[in-house]
Amino acid sequence: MLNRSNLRMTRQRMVILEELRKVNTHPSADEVYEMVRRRLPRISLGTVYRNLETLSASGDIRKLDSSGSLKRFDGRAEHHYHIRCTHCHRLADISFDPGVDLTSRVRDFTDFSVSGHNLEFAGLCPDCGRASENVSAAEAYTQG
Amino acid sequence: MLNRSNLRMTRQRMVILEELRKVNTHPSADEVYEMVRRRLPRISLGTVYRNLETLSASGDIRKLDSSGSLKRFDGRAEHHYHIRCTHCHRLADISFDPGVDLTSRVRDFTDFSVSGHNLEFAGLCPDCGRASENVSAAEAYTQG
DNA sequence: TTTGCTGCAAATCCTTTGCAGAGGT
DNA sequence: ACCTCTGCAAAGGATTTGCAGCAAA
Repeated sequence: MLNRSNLRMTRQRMVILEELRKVNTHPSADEVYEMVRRRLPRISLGTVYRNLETLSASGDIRKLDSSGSLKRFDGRAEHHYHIRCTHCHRLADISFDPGVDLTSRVRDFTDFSVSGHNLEFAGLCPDCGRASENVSAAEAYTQG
Repeated sequence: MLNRSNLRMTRQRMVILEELRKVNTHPSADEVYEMVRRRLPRISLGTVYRNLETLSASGDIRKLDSSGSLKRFDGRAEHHYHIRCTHCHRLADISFDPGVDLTSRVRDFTDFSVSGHNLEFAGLCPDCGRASENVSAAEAYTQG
């Protein structure tokens, strides 16, 4: 970790990394701030933003390119897919094997020099699905 | 079009729709504003935002859930995939057939009730690829 | 005539940045 | 000691919203 040699392992940076690795909830910068604040009450939001940037640049965490306006962060650095609840907007990990190599398959369809892809699924999470059994289906799919 | 019955087809709304359908460049709200302003110089940016929202809610256009901080809009309402240039950030249409039904395949891997997916490719566009032949490969991949 | 829509401007939300001092190495 | 990092606060960019008048239907 921290493969850029001029990086320092400060207390703030370490706590951010530890907290992010404790959860699988893909928190936003503000949510990371709240988590970290319980251990470092004087940390600033700016520091959280700067470290999330630094840590994703060094490959220790992932900044998720997912739908929605907030950027979310993932303590797992390895590539994996996500699914977002259309109702509560929660983002969950999913170990999905598409069965085909999408990146190499797409090369026949474009004149771009393709380097990767980003695939995110959408659906109702179990909790929201259960809740919606009591209301009409149309209502259940309304974005909150 | 305009299937919500209480919607009015105002001059502003019509011009926004027409301009968006003329291009395949997936403009941001601000870019739509510039395009529309040539025909309606007194239109406001707020009106553009409101109408882009309205038109995507009614299904006439698409609000793209793509990577990057700006929301982009597509005059084609039918589903299709996109590829983004990692250098100039241009978003291009791509008619890609994954060969498998990703949405139904993923159902074996999750307890969500899956309704759809969003797949975006990344790579160097032909223009940026040509330009990068003159510089080092590392430099070419640097995000601008 | 009704009421959804507009232009304007201010507000909001998320994120980035300048600065002077603190703290890793 | 050096120089990156920090907290603070202000700035920034994108988007949303309140309001009073305008204009589709």
